[in-house]
Amino acid sequence: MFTKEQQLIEEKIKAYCKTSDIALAELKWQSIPFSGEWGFATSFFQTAANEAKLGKGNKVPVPQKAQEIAEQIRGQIGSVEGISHIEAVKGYLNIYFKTSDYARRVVDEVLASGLDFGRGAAKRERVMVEYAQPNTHHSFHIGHARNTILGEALARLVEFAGFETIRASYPGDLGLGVITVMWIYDKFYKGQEPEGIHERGQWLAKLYVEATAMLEKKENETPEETAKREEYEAERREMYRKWDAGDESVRELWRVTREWSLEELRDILRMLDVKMDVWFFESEVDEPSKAIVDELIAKNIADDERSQGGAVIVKIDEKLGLTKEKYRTNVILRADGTTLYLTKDLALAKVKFEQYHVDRSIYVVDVRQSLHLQQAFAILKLWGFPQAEKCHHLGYGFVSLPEGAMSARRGRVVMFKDVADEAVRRAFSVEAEKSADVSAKDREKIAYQIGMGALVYSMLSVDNNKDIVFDINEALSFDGRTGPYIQNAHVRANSILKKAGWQAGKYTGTQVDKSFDYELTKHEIELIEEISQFPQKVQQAAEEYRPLVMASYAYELANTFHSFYHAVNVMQTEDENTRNARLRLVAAAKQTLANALRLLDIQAPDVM
RNA sequence: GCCUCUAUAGCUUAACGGACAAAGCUACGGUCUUCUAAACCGUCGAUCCAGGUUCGAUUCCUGGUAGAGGCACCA
Repeated sequence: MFTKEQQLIEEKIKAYCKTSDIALAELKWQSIPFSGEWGFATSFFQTAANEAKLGKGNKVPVPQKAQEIAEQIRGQIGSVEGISHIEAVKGYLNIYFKTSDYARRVVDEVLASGLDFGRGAAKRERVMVEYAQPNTHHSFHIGHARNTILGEALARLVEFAGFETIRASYPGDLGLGVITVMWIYDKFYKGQEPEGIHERGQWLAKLYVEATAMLEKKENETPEETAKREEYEAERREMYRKWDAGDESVRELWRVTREWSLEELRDILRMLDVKMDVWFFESEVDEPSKAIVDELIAKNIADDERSQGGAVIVKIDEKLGLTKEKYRTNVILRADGTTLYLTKDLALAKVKFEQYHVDRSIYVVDVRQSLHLQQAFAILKLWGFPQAEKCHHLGYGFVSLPEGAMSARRGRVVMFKDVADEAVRRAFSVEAEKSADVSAKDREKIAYQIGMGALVYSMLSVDNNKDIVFDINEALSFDGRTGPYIQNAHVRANSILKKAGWQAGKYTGTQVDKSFDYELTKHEIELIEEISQFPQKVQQAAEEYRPLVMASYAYELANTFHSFYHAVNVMQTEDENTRNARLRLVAAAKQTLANALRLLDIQAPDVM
């Protein structure tokens, strides 16, 4: 937000260095890192090093030389509008704002932009974020939640940063796992499904566990057991065959049970406030994907080894002309003519590029599939899609439990719905002791917002490439660096404004003196500084595809606000102009907190 | 065997190659007749090891150690 002054000063520095023959390095600006100080800064270490390399400077050590240059430049800049003073310290040039001007500018912009404060300029690029790809006929566990939350936060970030954004879900609704559940249901549990959406979804996951156990070869099987197991196995195979052949009764069974899972998924997305734009189903991509195999053979990208009883493969490294092993070789069509995951991903990418005109394609997928996706991107490049360069795998470490890895097969999973319910229960009980002024009718809604806020933030506050050991007590903590902490800052800002009878029109219109012509405290300066950084944090998070950047920022902002709240009593400020200025600052902080929380897929309650 | 990721305080995590490595939890000590203490203030405490590049390395490179994951007809 300080580009105007920054540009002016940068030009002055460049002009001076040119006339004085100083080998100026590229200037990198940062905000002054000391708390309670205010402005922007750059260093001259690189410039000093350049000078030293040119043999100038008579072997003066670099830090000392940098300081000399900084002092020299400081003497040359003169006065600049909006800048109070400039100092040269330890090789840095620190440029301080006139507090009143800068404070007013930041607060004015936030209040004028409102919900749009921080929104980036339109980028003329369309981005598709693919996330929430659970398999049907299973339930939605906490690992799926990490995927979905990460994907949604990312989608919100790139959208707000200025990209046209499409949200896509790609559920896996076919394969042996699906058939296994259908088989056991059909054989032993037909008509016994429970009532509720989530109960039924989770019940399917239980059936899967049971079926897997039945079909698994055991150590000391009796001959009868072996025969039984083989019989079951044959039934399952037969069902798979029928499904593949399009047998109407098996297809109907599939449609019905699949819908149970999708109902659950849709409800979970609703709980997380996720609105998908596009649904791709694996079953719908399966058949068309066979067509691309021929195309890739015709283009000499794939090698058809079927005549020798082999598969259709792509020797990726060879085709790319790589001498070192990197992408290796992968199969795109089995010897029996059926497709694989890779085949479908390639076909889906083609649809994304050609039908949805996607410029950038982001895949939020478990880090274990990294090689697979790199292979897919490499094949897309060979295929001639320029968008292949802008395909990005946002991998994330998996979520395990204190007792070890989650395993759907063994039934050792933590269901998202159970955790979410527990989160709401806990928030509700804390509310009972702390939220005297929340009306009874709002209690439930707010407990929901708080509980989910805690859960969502716990998933976003760890960098995506790190594994998470899921501890429910940590994930649902409401104290310290958590979602509710940030929400509480928003609530406190709101409660000040409420008490003041804040109305946007009154304080943003012409009736109120908007200047900050008083001595700002350290806490106010820090708060304004923090608010002013929001737009660039949005851009950074979107460019790096890292929701963590926003999660960290939101915490810092809330932390700064809480400190301000304790140090400065807004409503007891005697001077009316000062009080109004502070109220406007509080409103700006509230708005920025709300915008940041929104990008994190966390609600911002007004009371809690 | 090859490849990828990770290693920061007792625990969980931050930190565009730059100024005193930042927080939360835990422990201990303070702060509610004042805009809600889901908060604030204070104390204790850390860059896996060895080299290298650089004026400067938690950050980049090489090699170790430890952990996790992946390597063609699973997804």
